[in-house]
Amino acid sequence: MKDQLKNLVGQALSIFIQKHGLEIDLPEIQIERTKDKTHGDFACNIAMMLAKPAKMNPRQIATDIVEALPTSDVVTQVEIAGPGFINFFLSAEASQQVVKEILSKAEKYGQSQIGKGKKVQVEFVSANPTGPLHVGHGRGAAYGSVVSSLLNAAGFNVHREYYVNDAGRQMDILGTSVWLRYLQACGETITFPSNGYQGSYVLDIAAELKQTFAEQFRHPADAVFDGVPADEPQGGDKELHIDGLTNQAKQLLGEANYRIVFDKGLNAILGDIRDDLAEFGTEYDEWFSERSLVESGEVEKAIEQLKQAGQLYEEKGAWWFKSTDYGDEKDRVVIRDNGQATYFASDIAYHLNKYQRGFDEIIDIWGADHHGYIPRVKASMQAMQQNVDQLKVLLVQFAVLYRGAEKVGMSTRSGEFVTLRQLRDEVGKDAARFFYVMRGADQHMDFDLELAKSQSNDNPVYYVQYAHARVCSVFRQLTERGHAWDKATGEQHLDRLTETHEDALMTMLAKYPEILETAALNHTPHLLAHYLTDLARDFHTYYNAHQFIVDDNELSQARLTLIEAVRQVIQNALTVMGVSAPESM
RNA sequence: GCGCCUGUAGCUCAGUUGGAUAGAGUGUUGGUUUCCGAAGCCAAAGGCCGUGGGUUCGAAUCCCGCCAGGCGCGCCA
Repeated sequence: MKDQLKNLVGQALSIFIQKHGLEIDLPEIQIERTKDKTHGDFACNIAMMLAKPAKMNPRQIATDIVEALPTSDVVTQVEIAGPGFINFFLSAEASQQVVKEILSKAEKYGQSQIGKGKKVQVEFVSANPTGPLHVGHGRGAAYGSVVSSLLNAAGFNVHREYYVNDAGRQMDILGTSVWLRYLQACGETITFPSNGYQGSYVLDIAAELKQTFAEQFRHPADAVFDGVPADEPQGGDKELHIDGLTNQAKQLLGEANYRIVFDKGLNAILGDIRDDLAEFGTEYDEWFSERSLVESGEVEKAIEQLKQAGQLYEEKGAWWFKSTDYGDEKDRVVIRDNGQATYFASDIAYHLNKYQRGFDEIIDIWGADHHGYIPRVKASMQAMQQNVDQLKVLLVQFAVLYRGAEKVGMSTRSGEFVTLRQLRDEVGKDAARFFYVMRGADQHMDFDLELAKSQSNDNPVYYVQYAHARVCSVFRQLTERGHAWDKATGEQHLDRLTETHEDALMTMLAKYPEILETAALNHTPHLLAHYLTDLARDFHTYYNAHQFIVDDNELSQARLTLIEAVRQVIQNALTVMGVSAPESM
């Protein structure tokens, strides 16, 4: 519809230009929906935009353009208003048309090909497999999966990916934590390191390890702590202490056995994360292993490539990347003085790998606390001669957790956190997803657990789902009364839908494709959530104002056809959000 | 100190990339059911869009300063 109007204005505009012999750059024609029904259905601001370059009064320009406007059967009236807006009033038939369109396109209504099949990779969550997902990850999971679905609906070819940090120091600390808990289970007296993973899930993994391997990995406590620097409570350094214990683990167990313990922890937790996300309605096309990058030599190769290009230098025994050359605040270490590659080194290799896989667009979704990391990653890709415009990093602000008025601690190490699983158990998948995505990602979010629980009846998701269930209920009622919906008759008499509520509803339905497209291109799923509550409200209002099952068969069928279209659109939008559309509740 | 995010109704948040009289939910107050589901509907009240400048036909939106809150600033990930 917008395109049709744009076309009309375009024709009028060229006549206008010719008439006045203007030689100016034509601004893009903007057609927008009006906020106020008295301003018609659509408005164009072209006259105001031309005022300056054409050196003419905007209202005069508008008058000229309106005169030059070709006639159209969708437009019944054109008005000039305010400072020079051109307002278009659509014919009733034009707005009724959308109902037929929805029913014929069904679940495809709203989808577009604006993405032209471009390959987009979306990486999200990618939490370290050192513990279960918590509610902070939940926001990233919901946001990432809905952004992916939106892009998919907009005609992009989406590849959803989870980067598994299965290498590196944090994982070593997890492996060591598992081993120490295992030793405790074997009866050794171990003072657990302050920097180890304290969560009870580590105890469970250790118990399983002992179940399978008995005392195969047991070593006396004295040997374990032999030569290890003191822990912090004893006046030492907790980092040196835990690294020392990791070294002991590797030495006492040997490479092969260490790997068994390490993998036991990794697989247990990663398996849990996979299940958790799947139950949350978040699916992936690929789980990409960091270790695979190390083992294939890609990390080393990437570093070597940077070195060859003169982007690295050695200082204090470490290798630094000159990220300041590309706008970063300071240079960054890629190889530590102990010879170990940093996390950043594998991330360079990982991003290079993304580029090499030929994605047109690469989207990283990170927690807002990682924002300082963006310049160095982009810098590294620039140094690798890659086009950084293809790389977009979307930040998701933290959800600050409250239990009532009390802030809840979020440290993974201390083991005190609310898991995503607990949240799902408490408020359910649908409410959790809707709640997370309702707010813009760059908005700080207060997530009060008490409120999420106690308010679950007031949650907008129920309001929307209820509208869907209500439509279904009407059709059930119809059957009970011995009638049936006759789509053909309904579509034939859409002109009977003349109530203002019906008009408002059809306008709302026609907006859906625009909302979906905007939400996809701007990565703003909250638009969809707001749209749904607006649509549901219009429906509930209509429901209360009019009967659908009435004696006048033509009118009745037309109304039933309209509410079926409403149901379809609610279902489509909820599906994109990964929220169910129940037929009754 | 520097960088990023945020500041809109009592509270939680929208605001279609600069458009017409700034909107929802929730809360408060009042109304609503012989009728397809009241998890609903209708109405009222509630605002210096943090603040001071600037840009122009036009600013909640863009630019600069200031104030307030969150986050980040490791040879951690």
